[in-house]
Amino acid sequence: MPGQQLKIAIEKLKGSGVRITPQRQAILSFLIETMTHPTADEIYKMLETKFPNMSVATIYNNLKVFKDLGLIKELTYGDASSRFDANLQTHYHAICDRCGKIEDFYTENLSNVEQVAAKITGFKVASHRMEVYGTCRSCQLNH
Amino acid sequence: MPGQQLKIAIEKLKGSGVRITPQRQAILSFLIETMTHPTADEIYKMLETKFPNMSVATIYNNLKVFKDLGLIKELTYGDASSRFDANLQTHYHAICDRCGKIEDFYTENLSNVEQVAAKITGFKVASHRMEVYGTCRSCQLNH
DNA sequence: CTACTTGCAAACTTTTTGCTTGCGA
DNA sequence: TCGCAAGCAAAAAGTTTGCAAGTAG
Repeated sequence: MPGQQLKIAIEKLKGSGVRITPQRQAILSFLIETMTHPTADEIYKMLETKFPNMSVATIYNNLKVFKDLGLIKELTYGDASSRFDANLQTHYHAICDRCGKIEDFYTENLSNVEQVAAKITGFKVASHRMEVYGTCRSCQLNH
Repeated sequence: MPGQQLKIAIEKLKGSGVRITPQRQAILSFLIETMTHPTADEIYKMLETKFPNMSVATIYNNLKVFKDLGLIKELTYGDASSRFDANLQTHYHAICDRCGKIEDFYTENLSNVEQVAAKITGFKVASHRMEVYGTCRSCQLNH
């Protein structure tokens, strides 16, 4: 229930003394509703009809605020720009070499690798990230 | 034995019709010898005493060549620039939130997650990547 | 009211590109 | 010699910054 998630996120924003501006809410709301891991520029383009005067800097400002509060995660791949993900459930990504699509998938939580890594490296481990790379189904079909 | 790895890599370059220039060899050799996952700029700085006239474009050109031949891997994290890793053994990274250090670690190969991901997503999976994030030992000690 | 945000433009950083000259095989 | 590679500089792309004006609480 994304509506619920938005509500909780907004409470969290308020709780940390951050103002709820229309732009801020729209960016957050868009991130929570979309499944597409958009770039900053994609967010900008999606919202420019609603906020014709909004600047990219506002997008970046807000992404930083959300990230610092743990409301979103930043994903960086080989390509130029970062992508942002408001799905906070533990999940993993499959990335297509061919078309660049990022598909979420859920499997058993690999948090045991955190413990293994901690034991080996001496790190105090807080989180992990895992991705697989390959060719997505539709790119396989299109030869 | 890094000398061996370099030799093999150079054979691979020759085999694909790529020339072995001094700059190319120096960049590759540096990547294989270092443990530090350097950025393009760091490579540039390390080699500028040896090649005062070398341009950054040469670094990028060669990194692209190496990557296309599978001799190195590109790592992208939240920070600005890509890092490059010539360690081709299956291994994982622990990244310190505090100081940014990247520590390699080896554990059981997680390639079974590739199969799981393939089954769930329909991807033809070729590789995977896993990282843990946290605080490294020395940052823990330095409070 | 006032501190936080926005909008804007310029600056900055990283990476890419086009083109000429140079050099490895 | 031939064609790939290096050097150079300019451009592109993404992100950050400084500041004036606006507004949420």
